[in-house]
Amino acid sequence: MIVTRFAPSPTGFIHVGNLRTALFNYLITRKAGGQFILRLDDTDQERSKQEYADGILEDLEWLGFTWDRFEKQSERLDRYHAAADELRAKGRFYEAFETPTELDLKRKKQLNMGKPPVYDRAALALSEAEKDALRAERGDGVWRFKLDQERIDWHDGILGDISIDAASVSDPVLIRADGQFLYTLASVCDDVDYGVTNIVRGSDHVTNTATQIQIIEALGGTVPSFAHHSLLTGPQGEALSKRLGTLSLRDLRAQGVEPMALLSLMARLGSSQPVELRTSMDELIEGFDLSQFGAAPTKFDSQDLFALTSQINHSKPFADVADDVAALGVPAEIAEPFWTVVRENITVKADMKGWWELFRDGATPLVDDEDTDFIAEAFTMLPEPPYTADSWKEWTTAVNEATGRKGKGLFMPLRKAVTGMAHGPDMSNVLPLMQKKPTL
RNA sequence: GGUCCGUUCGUCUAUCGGUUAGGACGCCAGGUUUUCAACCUGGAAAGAGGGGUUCGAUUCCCCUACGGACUGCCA
Repeated sequence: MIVTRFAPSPTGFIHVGNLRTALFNYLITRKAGGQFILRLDDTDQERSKQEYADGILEDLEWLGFTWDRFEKQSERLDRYHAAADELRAKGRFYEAFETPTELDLKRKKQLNMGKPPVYDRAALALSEAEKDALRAERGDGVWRFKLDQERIDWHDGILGDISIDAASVSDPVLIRADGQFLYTLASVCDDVDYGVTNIVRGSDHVTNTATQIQIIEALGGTVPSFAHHSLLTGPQGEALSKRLGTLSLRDLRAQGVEPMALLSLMARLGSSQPVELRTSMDELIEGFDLSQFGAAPTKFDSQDLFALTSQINHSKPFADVADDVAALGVPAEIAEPFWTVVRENITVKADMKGWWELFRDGATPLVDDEDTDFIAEAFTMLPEPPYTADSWKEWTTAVNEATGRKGKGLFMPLRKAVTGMAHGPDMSNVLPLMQKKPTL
């Protein structure tokens, strides 16, 4: 059985990039009938907030995710202590006392000399007495994992064969000076303990994967299958992080984006399969194939989300929006026809407000100069409301007979005069919804 | 600077050395529609540059350029 996890950090709300990772893991798991774990990576005590944790769960539920197991790293500190002891016992862990400032300086120096900014392992040469002295002087040091300096290879589910030289990477700090466990250790422990078999994540984790493979092996765990998907960029190829503020799932939801629009796009974008609107998570599961995704950065345009959302709304049944329509103040007896007429002309649900205002209050007529007399005459022939499905035809027929105008030259000026717009729903459906007689 | 990945129509991509370089979205035109949308038909639109290997390169190799990621006592 395959076991996967989505492991967001509750230091912010999730955005489209996170969703992509979550969805990939979710879809391969559900397709294979495996176990999907939701894990809060909340080891960073300063930045993790309950508000974000709640928000993440809420967002996932909104999208229709379900999980078979829920875990929080903050509740597993005992386990991380044990793992640290194990690494110490195996000689893979060492204490280092450089301050952040010193490390920074070292890196800059290395860079200036044209050398890679990799930790020089100076602490490895410290005697016990020297360590005691440093500890007395500076307090506890950090604990670094001692990498075996060899090439680390794995077959990546998206990137193919990857090989990274451990010597080009610093020995990772797993425990901070204040004793806080870092993500790298906690994540590896959890993956091993929970039997995670497949990890899909962003390619920003590729280098981490190399070091994590060594830690997993040191802990006696089984190395899972890794797949690293490309990162999303904006429409111009710019880093998405710059625009993250407007791309959190909460914001998108507030803007009216439909869950299935979001899911349909994210499950396909960057793959060789066309982006098509799907109506349920099950359909997405069925057609999902991780191997269809490329390694190149993927451009994401939030406009696509609105195009898909629009498509969903165009055929959305009245029952799904009855409450929203009622909240707008649309009288119950015309609520359903109102929705049926309006839905084809909106992008997001909130757009129906403008249409209701038009029907309720009337529009500012749009009359071209050459049509002024024609419209004035036509409006005198318009009866009082209420209008029926036949009213439009009766009116236009009468106007036609009186003025001789026909076709587009007849209908378009009337549409613009009545609705103030050159486009919109079928006029024979619009007229019955008008609550007042249109005036000039 | 180092490491890893990448570069095919505007966008997402297909092509296991020989193709009129295919599809989807978007775009344009025509049809249909009393508008818009939808729908139908058609169309424009691509191999970053340079070297190799080969009878033949978008495909394999190298170099350059460009893009992304990583290079944290964040995750």
